[in-house]
Amino acid sequence: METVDCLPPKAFRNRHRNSTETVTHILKKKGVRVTQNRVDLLDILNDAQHPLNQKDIEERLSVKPDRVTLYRNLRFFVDHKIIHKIEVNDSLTSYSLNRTFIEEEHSEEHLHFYCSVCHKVICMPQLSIKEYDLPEGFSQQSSKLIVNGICNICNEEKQEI
Amino acid sequence: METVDCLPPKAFRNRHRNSTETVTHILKKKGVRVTQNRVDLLDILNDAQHPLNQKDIEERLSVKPDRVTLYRNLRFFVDHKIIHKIEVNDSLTSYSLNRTFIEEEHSEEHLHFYCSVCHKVICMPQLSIKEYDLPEGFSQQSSKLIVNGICNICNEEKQEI
DNA sequence: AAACATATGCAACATTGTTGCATATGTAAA
DNA sequence: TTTACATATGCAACAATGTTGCATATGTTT
Ligand SMILES: [Mn+2]
Ligand SMILES: [Mn+2]
Ligand SMILES: [Zn+2]
Ligand SMILES: [Zn+2]
Repeated sequence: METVDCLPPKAFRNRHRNSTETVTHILKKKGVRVTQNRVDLLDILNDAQHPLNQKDIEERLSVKPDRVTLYRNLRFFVDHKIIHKIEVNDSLTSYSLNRTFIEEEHSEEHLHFYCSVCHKVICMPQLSIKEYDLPEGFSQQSSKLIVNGICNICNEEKQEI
Repeated sequence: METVDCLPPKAFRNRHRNSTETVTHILKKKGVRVTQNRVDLLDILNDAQHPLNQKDIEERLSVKPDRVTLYRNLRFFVDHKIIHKIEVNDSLTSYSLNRTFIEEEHSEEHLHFYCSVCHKVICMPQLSIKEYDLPEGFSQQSSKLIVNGICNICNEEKQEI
Protein backbone atom coordinates (compact mmCIF):
# COMPACT_ATOMS: atom_id res chain seq x y z
CA MET A 1 0.00 0.00 0.00
CA GLU A 2 1.27 3.45 -0.85
CA THR A 3 2.12 6.03 1.81
CA VAL A 4 0.87 9.49 0.91
CA ASP A 5 2.95 12.42 2.08
CA CYS A 6 0.17 14.81 3.05
CA LEU A 7 -1.78 15.83 6.16
CA PRO A 8 -4.16 13.18 7.46
CA PRO A 9 -7.88 14.19 7.27
CA LYS A 10 -8.23 14.74 11.01
CA ALA A 11 -5.78 17.62 10.92
CA PHE A 12 -8.32 19.62 8.93
CA ARG A 13 -10.79 19.52 11.80
CA ASN A 14 -8.67 21.93 13.79
CA ARG A 15 -8.25 25.58 13.06
CA HIS A 16 -4.50 25.83 13.68
CA ARG A 17 -2.14 23.03 12.85
CA ASN A 18 0.41 24.36 15.35
CA SER A 19 -1.98 24.27 18.28
CA THR A 20 -2.94 20.69 17.48
CA GLU A 21 0.71 19.70 17.41
CA THR A 22 1.30 21.46 20.73
CA VAL A 23 -1.55 19.76 22.56
CA THR A 24 -0.73 16.38 21.02
CA HIS A 25 2.78 16.84 22.37
CA ILE A 26 1.37 17.61 25.84
CA LEU A 27 -0.70 14.41 25.83
CA LYS A 28 2.20 12.29 24.57
CA LYS A 29 4.53 13.76 27.21
CA LYS A 30 1.98 12.87 29.91
CA GLY A 31 1.82 9.34 28.51
CA VAL A 32 -1.96 9.37 28.04
CA ARG A 33 -3.98 8.41 24.98
CA VAL A 34 -4.27 10.94 22.18
CA THR A 35 -7.90 10.89 21.07
CA GLN A 36 -9.74 13.24 18.77
CA ASN A 37 -12.00 14.46 21.59
CA ARG A 38 -9.04 15.27 23.82
CA VAL A 39 -7.08 17.03 21.11
CA ASP A 40 -10.11 19.11 20.13
CA LEU A 41 -10.80 20.04 23.74
CA LEU A 42 -7.22 21.00 24.57
CA ASP A 43 -6.95 22.84 21.27
CA ILE A 44 -9.86 25.05 22.27
CA LEU A 45 -8.45 25.73 25.73
CA ASN A 46 -5.05 26.44 24.21
CA ASP A 47 -6.48 28.96 21.73
CA ALA A 48 -8.62 30.67 24.38
CA GLN A 49 -7.45 33.94 25.87
CA HIS A 50 -9.48 33.24 29.04
CA PRO A 51 -10.77 30.26 31.01
CA LEU A 52 -13.81 28.66 29.40
CA ASN A 53 -16.83 26.98 30.89
CA GLN A 54 -18.50 23.82 29.63
CA LYS A 55 -20.94 25.83 27.49
CA ASP A 56 -18.16 27.95 25.94
CA ILE A 57 -16.31 24.77 25.07
CA GLU A 58 -19.34 23.07 23.53
CA GLU A 59 -19.98 26.15 21.39
CA ARG A 60 -16.48 25.98 19.97
CA LEU A 61 -16.42 22.26 19.28
CA SER A 62 -17.11 21.55 15.61
CA VAL A 63 -17.56 17.85 16.37
CA LYS A 64 -19.38 17.54 19.71
CA PRO A 65 -18.70 14.45 21.79
CA ASP A 66 -21.28 13.18 24.25
CA ARG A 67 -21.76 15.51 27.22
CA VAL A 68 -20.52 12.76 29.52
CA THR A 69 -17.30 12.44 27.54
CA LEU A 70 -16.68 16.16 27.86
CA TYR A 71 -17.10 16.01 31.64
CA ARG A 72 -14.91 12.94 31.86
CA ASN A 73 -12.15 14.51 29.83
CA LEU A 74 -12.27 17.75 31.77
CA ARG A 75 -11.92 15.81 35.02
CA PHE A 76 -9.20 13.67 33.46
CA PHE A 77 -7.18 16.75 32.48
CA VAL A 78 -7.62 18.29 35.92
CA ASP A 79 -6.44 15.05 37.57
CA HIS A 80 -3.42 14.98 35.26
CA LYS A 81 -2.73 18.66 36.00
CA ILE A 82 -3.01 19.58 32.33
CA ILE A 83 -5.76 22.12 33.05
CA HIS A 84 -7.10 23.72 36.22
CA LYS A 85 -10.67 24.12 37.39
CA ILE A 86 -11.98 27.48 38.57
CA GLU A 87 -15.15 27.32 40.66
CA VAL A 88 -16.26 30.90 40.13
CA ASN A 89 -19.60 30.54 41.85
CA ASP A 90 -22.60 28.31 42.41
CA SER A 91 -23.42 28.12 38.75
CA LEU A 92 -20.18 28.82 36.92
CA THR A 93 -17.15 26.56 36.64
CA SER A 94 -14.43 27.39 34.16
CA TYR A 95 -11.31 25.63 32.99
CA SER A 96 -7.94 26.95 31.93
CA LEU A 97 -4.86 25.33 30.41
CA ASN A 98 -1.93 25.03 32.82
CA ARG A 99 0.62 26.95 30.87
CA THR A 100 3.25 25.72 33.30
CA PHE A 101 4.21 23.53 30.35
CA ILE A 102 5.31 26.68 28.59
CA GLU A 103 6.01 29.34 31.24
CA GLU A 104 7.20 28.83 34.79
CA GLU A 105 5.26 31.80 36.15
CA HIS A 106 1.80 30.17 36.18
CA SER A 107 1.82 29.38 39.89
CA GLU A 108 -0.36 26.76 41.54
CA GLU A 109 -2.55 29.06 43.65
CA HIS A 110 -3.33 32.40 42.13
CA LEU A 111 -6.08 34.98 42.05
CA HIS A 112 -8.95 34.56 39.60
CA PHE A 113 -10.91 37.56 38.46
CA TYR A 114 -14.55 37.51 37.41
CA CYS A 115 -15.94 40.46 35.48
CA SER A 116 -19.54 41.19 36.45
CA VAL A 117 -20.13 43.04 33.17
CA CYS A 118 -18.82 40.71 30.44
CA HIS A 119 -18.81 37.63 32.72
CA LYS A 120 -15.33 36.65 31.61
CA VAL A 121 -12.98 34.85 33.98
CA ILE A 122 -9.37 35.97 33.98
CA CYS A 123 -6.40 34.05 35.41
CA MET A 124 -3.91 36.25 37.22
CA PRO A 125 -0.99 33.88 37.79
CA GLN A 126 1.24 36.79 38.79
CA LEU A 127 -0.95 37.37 41.88
CA SER A 128 -0.28 34.51 44.30
CA ILE A 129 -2.75 34.10 47.14
CA LYS A 130 -1.43 35.72 50.34
CA GLU A 131 -0.92 33.80 53.57
CA TYR A 132 -3.18 34.07 56.64
CA ASP A 133 -2.54 33.25 60.30
CA LEU A 134 -5.16 30.60 60.93
CA PRO A 135 -6.30 30.02 64.53
CA GLU A 136 -4.36 27.53 66.71
CA GLY A 137 -4.83 23.95 65.53
CA PHE A 138 -5.94 24.69 61.99
CA SER A 139 -3.75 23.57 59.08
CA GLN A 140 -3.97 24.68 55.47
CA GLN A 141 -3.90 22.45 52.40
CA SER A 142 -5.08 24.75 49.61
CA SER A 143 -6.97 27.95 48.99
CA LYS A 144 -8.87 29.81 46.33
CA LEU A 145 -9.57 33.47 45.82
CA ILE A 146 -12.13 34.90 43.45
CA VAL A 147 -12.19 38.65 42.95
CA ASN A 148 -15.34 40.08 41.47
CA GLY A 149 -15.28 43.40 39.65
CA ILE A 150 -15.01 45.09 36.27
CA CYS A 151 -12.27 44.15 33.83
CA ASN A 152 -10.02 46.59 31.93
CA ILE A 153 -11.98 46.29 28.68
CA CYS A 154 -15.38 46.88 30.30
CA ASN A 155 -13.99 49.82 32.29
CA GLU A 156 -12.67 51.40 29.06
CA GLU A 157 -16.04 51.02 27.39
CA LYS A 158 -17.71 52.69 30.37
CA GLN A 159 -15.46 55.78 30.03
CA GLU A 160 -16.26 56.15 26.33
CA ILE A 161 -19.95 56.50 27.10
CA MET B 1 -63.87 34.46 74.34
CA GLU B 2 -61.35 34.01 77.12
CA THR B 3 -57.69 34.96 76.74
CA VAL B 4 -55.41 32.30 78.16
CA ASP B 5 -52.15 33.51 79.68
CA CYS B 6 -49.84 30.79 78.37
CA LEU B 7 -47.45 30.23 75.47
CA PRO B 8 -49.14 29.84 72.11
CA PRO B 9 -48.75 26.38 70.54
CA LYS B 10 -46.29 27.51 67.91
CA ALA B 11 -43.72 28.36 70.57
CA PHE B 12 -43.41 24.65 71.34
CA ARG B 13 -42.17 23.94 67.83
CA ASN B 14 -38.86 25.60 68.61
CA ARG B 15 -36.21 24.26 70.93
CA HIS B 16 -35.28 27.50 72.64
CA ARG B 17 -37.76 30.20 73.38
CA ASN B 18 -34.98 32.80 73.55
CA SER B 19 -33.66 32.04 70.10
CA THR B 20 -37.14 32.33 68.64
CA GLU B 21 -37.58 35.70 70.29
CA THR B 22 -34.20 36.86 68.95
CA VAL B 23 -34.91 35.91 65.37
CA THR B 24 -38.45 37.28 65.51
CA HIS B 25 -36.91 40.55 66.64
CA ILE B 26 -34.50 40.48 63.69
CA LEU B 27 -37.35 40.02 61.22
CA LYS B 28 -39.46 42.77 62.83
CA LYS B 29 -36.51 45.17 62.82
CA LYS B 30 -36.03 44.48 59.11
CA GLY B 31 -39.73 45.18 58.53
CA VAL B 32 -40.40 41.84 56.82
CA ARG B 33 -43.13 39.31 57.51
CA VAL B 34 -42.66 36.95 60.41
CA THR B 35 -43.72 33.52 59.21
CA GLN B 36 -43.29 30.15 60.84
CA ASN B 37 -40.96 28.95 58.07
CA ARG B 38 -38.72 31.97 58.43
CA VAL B 39 -38.57 31.81 62.21
CA ASP B 40 -37.76 28.08 62.12
CA LEU B 41 -35.04 28.62 59.52
CA LEU B 42 -33.39 31.54 61.29
CA ASP B 43 -33.71 29.70 64.60
CA ILE B 44 -31.65 26.84 63.19
CA LEU B 45 -28.99 29.15 61.76
CA ASN B 46 -28.89 31.06 65.03
CA ASP B 47 -28.37 27.89 67.07
CA ALA B 48 -25.71 26.51 64.70
CA GLN B 49 -22.06 26.80 65.64
CA HIS B 50 -21.10 26.68 61.94
CA PRO B 51 -22.57 27.58 58.57
CA LEU B 52 -25.13 25.05 57.37
CA ASN B 53 -26.01 23.81 53.91
CA GLN B 54 -29.49 23.15 52.56
CA LYS B 55 -29.30 19.49 53.61
CA ASP B 56 -28.13 20.33 57.17
CA ILE B 57 -31.02 22.75 57.48
CA GLU B 58 -33.63 20.29 56.22
CA GLU B 59 -32.37 17.68 58.69
CA ARG B 60 -32.91 20.07 61.58
CA LEU B 61 -36.35 21.30 60.56
CA SER B 62 -39.07 19.51 62.52
CA VAL B 63 -41.73 20.90 60.19
CA LYS B 64 -40.30 20.88 56.65
CA PRO B 65 -41.59 23.50 54.23
CA ASP B 66 -41.54 22.84 50.51
CA ARG B 67 -38.02 22.73 49.05
CA VAL B 68 -38.85 25.78 46.93
CA THR B 69 -39.86 27.75 50.01
CA LEU B 70 -36.56 26.95 51.67
CA TYR B 71 -34.61 28.19 48.63
CA ARG B 72 -36.77 31.29 48.42
CA ASN B 73 -36.32 32.14 52.07
CA LEU B 74 -32.57 31.56 51.96
CA ARG B 75 -32.31 33.92 49.00
CA PHE B 76 -34.63 36.38 50.72
CA PHE B 77 -32.42 36.44 53.83
CA VAL B 78 -29.28 36.88 51.74
CA ASP B 79 -30.88 39.79 49.85
CA HIS B 80 -31.90 41.36 53.17
CA LYS B 81 -28.38 40.80 54.55
CA ILE B 82 -29.71 38.72 57.42
CA ILE B 83 -27.54 35.74 56.45
CA HIS B 84 -24.59 35.29 54.11
CA LYS B 85 -24.01 32.68 51.46
CA ILE B 86 -20.74 30.76 51.28
CA GLU B 87 -20.07 29.07 47.94
CA VAL B 88 -17.55 26.54 49.20
CA ASN B 89 -17.28 24.63 45.95
CA ASP B 90 -19.13 23.26 42.95
CA SER B 91 -21.42 21.15 45.06
CA LEU B 92 -21.49 22.79 48.48
CA THR B 93 -23.17 26.06 49.42
CA SER B 94 -23.57 26.97 53.07
CA TYR B 95 -25.33 29.76 54.91
CA SER B 96 -24.46 31.61 58.08
CA LEU B 97 -26.29 34.17 60.20
CA ASN B 98 -24.86 37.68 59.94
CA ARG B 99 -24.08 38.24 63.58
CA THR B 100 -23.45 41.89 62.78
CA PHE B 101 -26.80 42.32 64.49
CA ILE B 102 -25.08 41.31 67.70
CA GLU B 103 -21.36 41.92 67.31
CA GLU B 104 -19.64 44.55 65.18
CA GLU B 105 -16.67 42.33 64.39
CA HIS B 106 -18.36 40.09 61.79
CA SER B 107 -16.92 41.93 58.80
CA GLU B 108 -18.39 41.82 55.34
CA GLU B 109 -15.57 40.00 53.53
CA HIS B 110 -13.76 37.41 55.56
CA LEU B 111 -11.98 34.11 55.15
CA HIS B 112 -14.01 30.90 55.15
CA PHE B 113 -12.41 27.63 56.13
CA TYR B 114 -13.46 24.24 54.83
CA CYS B 115 -12.27 21.13 56.69
CA SER B 116 -11.54 18.30 54.29
CA VAL B 117 -11.92 15.74 57.10
CA CYS B 118 -15.21 16.63 58.83
CA HIS B 119 -16.47 18.77 55.92
CA LYS B 120 -17.51 21.57 58.24
CA VAL B 121 -17.39 25.16 57.08
CA ILE B 122 -16.06 27.71 59.56
CA CYS B 123 -16.50 31.49 59.39
CA MET B 124 -13.40 33.42 60.37
CA PRO B 125 -14.69 36.99 60.60
CA GLN B 126 -11.48 38.08 62.33
CA LEU B 127 -9.54 37.33 59.12
CA SER B 128 -10.46 39.98 56.56
CA ILE B 129 -9.49 39.29 52.98
CA LYS B 130 -6.23 41.03 52.08
CA GLU B 131 -5.96 43.54 49.25
CA TYR B 132 -4.29 42.86 45.89
CA ASP B 133 -2.85 45.20 43.27
CA LEU B 134 -4.97 44.36 40.26
CA PRO B 135 -3.58 45.15 36.80
CA GLU B 136 -4.20 48.60 35.28
CA GLY B 137 -7.87 49.13 34.42
CA PHE B 138 -9.34 46.47 36.66
CA SER B 139 -11.63 47.51 39.51
CA GLN B 140 -12.77 45.39 42.44
CA GLN B 141 -16.30 45.05 43.78
CA SER B 142 -16.10 42.03 46.07
CA SER B 143 -14.00 38.97 46.77
CA LYS B 144 -14.17 35.60 48.39
CA LEU B 145 -11.52 33.36 49.87
CA ILE B 146 -11.97 29.72 50.74
CA VAL B 147 -9.16 28.00 52.64
CA ASN B 148 -9.17 24.24 52.53
CA GLY B 149 -7.46 22.24 55.25
CA ILE B 150 -7.92 20.40 58.54
CA CYS B 151 -9.75 22.03 61.45
CA ASN B 152 -8.57 22.15 65.06
CA ILE B 153 -10.83 19.32 66.20
CA CYS B 154 -9.83 16.96 63.39
CA ASN B 155 -6.14 17.77 63.94
CA GLU B 156 -6.50 16.91 67.65
CA GLU B 157 -8.13 13.60 66.84
CA LYS B 158 -5.29 12.79 64.45
CA GLN B 159 -2.69 13.29 67.23
CA GLU B 160 -4.54 10.96 69.60
CA ILE B 161 -4.22 8.10 67.11
C1' DA C 1 -2.92 -7.54 11.89
C1' DA C 2 -4.04 -8.88 16.49
C1' DA C 3 -4.61 -8.13 21.43
C1' DC C 4 -5.59 -5.44 25.13
C1' DA C 5 -6.43 -1.47 27.80
C1' DT C 6 -8.87 2.56 27.74
C1' DA C 7 -12.19 6.03 25.82
C1' DT C 8 -16.74 6.81 24.30
C1' DG C 9 -21.88 6.88 23.75
C1' DC C 10 -26.09 5.96 25.61
C1' DA C 11 -29.60 5.40 29.11
C1' DA C 12 -30.72 6.28 33.56
C1' DC C 13 -30.33 8.74 37.69
C1' DA C 14 -29.26 12.48 41.34
C1' DT C 15 -28.87 17.05 43.01
C1' DT C 16 -29.50 21.81 42.94
C1' DG C 17 -31.97 25.46 41.70
C1' DT C 18 -35.80 28.21 39.09
C1' DT C 19 -40.57 29.76 37.38
C1' DG C 20 -45.70 30.25 37.03
C1' DC C 21 -49.75 30.02 39.16
C1' DA C 22 -53.44 29.07 42.54
C1' DT C 23 -54.10 29.21 47.44
C1' DA C 24 -52.88 30.30 52.26
C1' DT C 25 -51.26 33.40 55.64
C1' DG C 26 -49.58 37.75 57.99
C1' DT C 27 -50.40 42.53 58.86
C1' DA C 28 -52.59 46.77 59.21
C1' DA C 29 -56.68 49.31 58.80
C1' DA C 30 -61.65 49.51 59.66
C1' DT D 1 -62.56 41.23 65.75
C1' DT D 2 -63.23 41.36 61.09
C1' DT D 3 -61.85 42.69 56.53
C1' DA D 4 -58.73 43.70 52.75
C1' DC D 5 -54.57 43.37 50.60
C1' DA D 6 -49.91 42.25 49.89
C1' DT D 7 -46.90 38.65 50.34
C1' DA D 8 -45.52 33.78 51.36
C1' DT D 9 -46.23 29.10 50.30
C1' DG D 10 -47.06 24.57 47.90
C1' DC D 11 -47.27 22.20 43.85
C1' DA D 12 -46.12 20.95 39.17
C1' DA D 13 -43.05 21.50 35.70
C1' DC D 14 -38.67 22.59 33.94
C1' DA D 15 -33.50 23.37 33.42
C1' DA D 16 -28.63 22.86 34.29
C1' DT D 17 -24.94 20.28 35.92
C1' DG D 18 -22.87 16.31 37.01
C1' DT D 19 -22.50 11.01 37.90
C1' DT D 20 -22.68 5.79 37.09
C1' DG D 21 -23.01 1.22 34.66
C1' DC D 22 -22.47 -1.10 30.75
C1' DA D 23 -21.81 -2.34 25.88
C1' DT D 24 -19.08 -0.88 21.99
C1' DA D 25 -15.39 1.75 19.63
C1' DT D 26 -10.79 3.30 19.36
C1' DG D 27 -5.70 3.96 20.38
C1' DT D 28 -1.43 1.83 21.29
C1' DT D 29 1.84 -1.78 21.53
C1' DT D 30 3.51 -6.14 19.93
MN1 LIG E 1 -5.78 30.31 36.61
MN1 LIG F 1 -18.83 33.98 57.33
ZN1 LIG G 1 -15.45 42.58 31.49
ZN1 LIG H 1 -12.73 19.09 60.74
